[in-house]
Amino acid sequence: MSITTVSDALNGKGRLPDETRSRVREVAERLGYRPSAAARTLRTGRSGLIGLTVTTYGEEPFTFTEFAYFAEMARAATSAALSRGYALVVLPASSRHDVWSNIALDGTVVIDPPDQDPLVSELYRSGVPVVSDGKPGNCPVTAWVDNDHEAAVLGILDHLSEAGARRIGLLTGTSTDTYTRLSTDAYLGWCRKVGQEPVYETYPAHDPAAGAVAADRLLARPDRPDAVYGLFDPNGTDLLAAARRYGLRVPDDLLLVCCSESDVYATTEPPITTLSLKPRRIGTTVVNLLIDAIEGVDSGTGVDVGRLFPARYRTAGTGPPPGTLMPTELIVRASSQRRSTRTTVSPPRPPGEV
Amino acid sequence: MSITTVSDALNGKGRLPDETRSRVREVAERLGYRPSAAARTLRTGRSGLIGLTVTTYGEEPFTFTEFAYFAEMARAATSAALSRGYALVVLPASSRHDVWSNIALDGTVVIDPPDQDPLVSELYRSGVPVVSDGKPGNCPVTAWVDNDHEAAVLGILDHLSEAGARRIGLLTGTSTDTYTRLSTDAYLGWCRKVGQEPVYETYPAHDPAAGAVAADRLLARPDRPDAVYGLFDPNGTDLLAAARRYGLRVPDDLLLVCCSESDVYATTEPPITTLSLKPRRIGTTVVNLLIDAIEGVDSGTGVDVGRLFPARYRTAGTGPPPGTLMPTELIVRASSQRRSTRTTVSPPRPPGEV
DNA sequence: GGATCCCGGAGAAACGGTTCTCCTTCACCT
DNA sequence: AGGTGAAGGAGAACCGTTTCTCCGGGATCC
Repeated sequence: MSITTVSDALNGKGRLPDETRSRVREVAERLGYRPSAAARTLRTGRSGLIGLTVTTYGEEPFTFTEFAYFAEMARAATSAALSRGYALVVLPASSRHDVWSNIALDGTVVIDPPDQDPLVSELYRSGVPVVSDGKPGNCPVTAWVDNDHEAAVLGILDHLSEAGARRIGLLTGTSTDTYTRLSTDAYLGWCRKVGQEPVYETYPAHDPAAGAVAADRLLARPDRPDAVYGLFDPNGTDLLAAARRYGLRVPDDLLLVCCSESDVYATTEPPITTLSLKPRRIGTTVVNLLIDAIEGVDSGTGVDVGRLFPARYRTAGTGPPPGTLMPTELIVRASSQRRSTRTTVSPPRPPGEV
Repeated sequence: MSITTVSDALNGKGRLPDETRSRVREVAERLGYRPSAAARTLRTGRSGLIGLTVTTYGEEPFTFTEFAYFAEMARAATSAALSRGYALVVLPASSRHDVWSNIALDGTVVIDPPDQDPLVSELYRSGVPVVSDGKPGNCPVTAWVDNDHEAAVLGILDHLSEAGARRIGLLTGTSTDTYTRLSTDAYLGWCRKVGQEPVYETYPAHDPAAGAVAADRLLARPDRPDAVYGLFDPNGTDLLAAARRYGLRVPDDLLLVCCSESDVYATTEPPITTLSLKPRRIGTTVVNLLIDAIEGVDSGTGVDVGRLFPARYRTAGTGPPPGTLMPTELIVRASSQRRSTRTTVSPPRPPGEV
């Protein structure tokens, strides 16, 4: 009984009669033998490990699971990786470099990389596939996936307009991540288009207390909006609390929408309309794209992903890395509908009015 | 220039003049050399990886980050591991076995292991240190950490009694995890002691919709409680919604407390008193205990942990594994205080009354 | 001046798998 | 009967570190 035979038997390789194979397996089982993952990795060059890098949000050292979006996304990513035989290592970008370099990673998912992230660049240079959640600024990545934030914001603004909003405000962040930037830009562009003066307040999104203050500021303005979209998860409760303080009824005096993955907004008083970024879908897609790249599957054609999630925009070939935009979902609840509105049928949109 | 010299120079070992050391480092840097993690792991037997196993909750395949507790705990654990040079691999207990055995783990954190978990047993047998969050039933573990759930529940019941509750109800789960079991038992024991008939409803905790239904059931009972403690995070909103449906004012007609790590309860109407299990503290402690075990540090004396978090109960030596109980924190808000109560001073407790 | 010691560094053996190559045996065919 | 081919299995190189041992040479010491 040679080492080769055992290895082949356990891995289903080589040309062995089934009898030998099963005998080896039986003995291995009885002995409680477990092959050394390190040795296997050393020889094969595959560790079965995928990094999940969450970049630091603002000043905070480590905001993984700070927002429900990340938590959900990470969960889906873990599941997706697992179902393809990979495990996920959570590695904040702020980690000490020695931790990073001490782990054999087959590839990395990076959430919302800042422009010119040195970490991503180094990984990419050293040949490790990198797929980013969030359209990367200047980093070279193997592929990326993002929501269609512009379409989402425009959809919400239209939705609020249809519900009768005359002046829509925005509660947004001070950070420069892709999400905040794209969303805010879409808002500003919309304002320019329809001729509304922008009404928005910004705050550091990583600071939960600041959100409440900013919500208050927004409703305290002389040009108080009659509808508000909050970009971050806690904004719904923040705005609701602020509205209560100012005696504003929702939705009668103030229409409310916020971006959130939490279902608490289904049971608030009133229930609040939310935009879901579908983090599960994003997480699953990102990981599958990454593993395709690791295993050399050509997903550049977008066949696998494209069938399930039609992309509005996908680049291919050399040059810019292939990106996939995925749709969001607006969950309409009472906070963005005037009482008169029937819930089943949306009123015809006045053509001339915005 | 030999291989040995390079290895020693890079790792700060051996006896080399600083000049050689820095020269090697400089060249390595210029070449973009990164040592192979796999080879190092193979040679040293240390991977720098620790597993974070979350057992499946009820029927759900994978409930990591389902509850804020887990999310927070995982976050703290990741941070703690990182700051000691380890990375965390998220590995649901339901993972395919081949994924498990394909990863070199130095140790594992397991959240709330069920009795006789085969996975934990195998790990423990094969010499991998295992530290559990949640007192383990019958699994052999290196150490464990848990909240003092009994004290927490008793504290809440006392708190509600002091606020004037005459009949306290419980919203609890159907699963058999330690948390649910200990908490429910504490409630039942308390009822027996004070002579109150238990008033509780159970539901599968992993099903968010079921919580609302159970909350409704509890308040629809003929022996409707005038105070309720909900064991799970969403119970606060569930109970609040149910109370609204029945026209019950909180806290006037119904006192409310729930166990939650979410700060949304600070801004609900009214704000709801919550019990925090301090998941960050738990996560940090668990990981540090595990790494101590991995590195052979004797934490059995509890010096490191004990200084920061005095344990009420800790076993040592052989026999049962050393466990640490950690205190919880009750965040008192309007929902558990009668309007008459002044918020700054708690009223003297009537001696005869419970 | 020779034995001793320390300094700086080189050699080589693991670590535990995977995999390419090769060898032996036996059946089969002509 | 000899050549051929396939089946089954054995050998050995290799993956890239760490670490133990050893070695040459210059300084030190008596």
